Amino acid sequence: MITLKELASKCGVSIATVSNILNGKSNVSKQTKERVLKIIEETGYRPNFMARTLRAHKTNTVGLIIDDIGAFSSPGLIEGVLNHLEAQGYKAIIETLRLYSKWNNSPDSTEYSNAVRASVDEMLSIKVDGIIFIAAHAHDIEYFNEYTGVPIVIAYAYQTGNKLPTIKIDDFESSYIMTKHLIQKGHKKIAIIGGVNSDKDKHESDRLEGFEKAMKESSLEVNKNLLENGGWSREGGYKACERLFKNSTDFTCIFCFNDLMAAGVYDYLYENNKRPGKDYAVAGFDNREMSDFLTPPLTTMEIPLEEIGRKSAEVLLKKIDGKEIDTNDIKIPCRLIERKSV
Amino acid sequence: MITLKELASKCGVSIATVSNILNGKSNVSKQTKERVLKIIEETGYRPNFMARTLRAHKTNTVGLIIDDIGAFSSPGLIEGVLNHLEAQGYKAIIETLRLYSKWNNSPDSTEYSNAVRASVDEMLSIKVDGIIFIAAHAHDIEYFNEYTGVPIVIAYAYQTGNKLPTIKIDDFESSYIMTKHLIQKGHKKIAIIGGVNSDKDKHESDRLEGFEKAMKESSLEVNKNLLENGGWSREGGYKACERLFKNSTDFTCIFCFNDLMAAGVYDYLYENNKRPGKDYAVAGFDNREMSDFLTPPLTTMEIPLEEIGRKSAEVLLKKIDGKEIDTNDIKIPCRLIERKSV
DNA sequence: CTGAAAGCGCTTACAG
DNA sequence: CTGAAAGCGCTTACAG
Repeated sequence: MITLKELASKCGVSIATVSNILNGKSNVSKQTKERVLKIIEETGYRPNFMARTLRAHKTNTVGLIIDDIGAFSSPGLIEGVLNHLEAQGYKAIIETLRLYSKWNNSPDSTEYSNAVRASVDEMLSIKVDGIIFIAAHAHDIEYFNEYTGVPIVIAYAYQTGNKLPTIKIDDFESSYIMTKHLIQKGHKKIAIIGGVNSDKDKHESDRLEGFEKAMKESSLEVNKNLLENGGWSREGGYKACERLFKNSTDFTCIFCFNDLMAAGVYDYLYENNKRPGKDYAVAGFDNREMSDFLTPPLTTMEIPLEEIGRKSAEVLLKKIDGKEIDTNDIKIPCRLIERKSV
Repeated sequence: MITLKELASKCGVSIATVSNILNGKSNVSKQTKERVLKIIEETGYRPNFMARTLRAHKTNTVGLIIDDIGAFSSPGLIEGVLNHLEAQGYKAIIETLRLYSKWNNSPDSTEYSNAVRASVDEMLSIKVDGIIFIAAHAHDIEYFNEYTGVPIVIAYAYQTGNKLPTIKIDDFESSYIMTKHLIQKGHKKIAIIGGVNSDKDKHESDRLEGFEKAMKESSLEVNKNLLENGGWSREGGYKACERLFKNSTDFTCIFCFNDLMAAGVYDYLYENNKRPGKDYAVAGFDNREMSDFLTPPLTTMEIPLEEIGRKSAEVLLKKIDGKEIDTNDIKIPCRLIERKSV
């Protein structure tokens, strides 16, 4: 491809002049500007990105480090990020860590931290202006030391200490909203199938708190026997449901902390000649595609992935521009999707 | 971050020597090599990617242009590409075109071609070593003129004339396999719900041919009354099914060209008190996540997305290295997933 | 308004 | 085995 130097000689001006035109400087006569612009058009000249940024110290590129692109949440988040980035004239360079497919979902392992660190190093060597970390679920991000030198924001996860901006869903509020809805539909005895019983999992603990708040507000009892964990999988949901029925049958509604486990509950119910949505109300969380294909379609909470992604990019660009942001702890509410299962 | 020059002076050698060490040249004494390596370790020095590639004319970066990251197929394809790229020491820079969300799925429009071209230009300005185009479905890619100068491969779509390598599923063979399976299960009168009746859509025409071949091989009649199109959507599948029943009831099985339309068929069947999988066999195509959550779970064809992605990257790197490839027309077979709907 | 020159951080012959 | 120097393709003061 043609180079600045060649272009300049073709135009009969210096490279400095062409460069000034390219960069919209106002110190060029209209006449030469037009001539040069026309020749640029004709030749299809495009400035060499590497050379330009080597000199200008600004790449207009942000690094996207992704836990796992196979996570159901990743495409929506990425789309949101990319949308905003593109609108602002930024590019994205992407790296995927394969948390699930390679590291068996152990974000706290040393191997994984090393992978993240290697990825960050790579991004820094590319001189990205900032980094967005796109998590597969709300785990605690502990990898980033302060020394990186470029702004980092975390999408869809959190960080103890809130040193970095994190943009995530409001698990507490969302669970509260769902529980209110369940109660309003007449359910007083609500069983819960959570994911993993762990303080490290914010999805879990926050949703539990939101649930309890709603129950208490309606003076309803939170029965610890009605709480099982299904490990976030369909299979796990099935087994948790089985355990639930062994402990008690004194409930009318099962609130699952994700849609996959709700599907497992459907499986169990059908297998035992109970009808989800009729004999037992079932609610999910995530609004995955499959939730609308269950029979009956599942009432669930929609996660605003695109919005979280967009917001993350927004915050990052603000930081890159040296602007202040209000808080590092940004939460976006989910939306209740009413279908036929409650 | 520390620079080569600083590093060299810290080590008391010239920058050329450090550079040689960095690039694994053998013309450095073991002694100084070790000393320098240690200091590199200590300082955490990383070469500036821009400077390096500006000089070396090789970026080890490939551009990924994506029709729409929201397409169900995109994450799998991207994952496959990234896997192979990473293993070979390549990076990916990504750009998404939003065929669905912005351009309303009109890949043949001028606006869309322009967007693609702008994207390619951008990639060229970044000096990527090659480009992979990741399509959302098998449309005809006509955008790329020969002049780009870097190798391009197309994943999940085709190109009339086969000037560029395309890696896609074998629609003909896959449809043939499914039809054989249906026949083997005892079905002689099979209805088809296709997507869009268009020669431009290879998925459609190839699958139809595969179907017909299998039918003919078993001396079964292909009844044109038993063919409807559902526009690839759930809603469309529902309506196509409705039309089907208006025309005839003389069939025992409905083969839908994607899972979404099969779900629409389920909807119609349930609404009319017929049981999918019992009264009528239903088969899908894609093996989307939701297909396993239908009641009963759907028999379908699994698309080897990861493999298509990997193969695309493989072919691209071969081209980048100037190696020959056997053919530009690469097809990967799908796998039959037997569930309960047939 | 225009251009000569320095320099961004590297790699690569080449000389010693 | 080691280093001085040219140059990749740009931008940015600065002089005129």
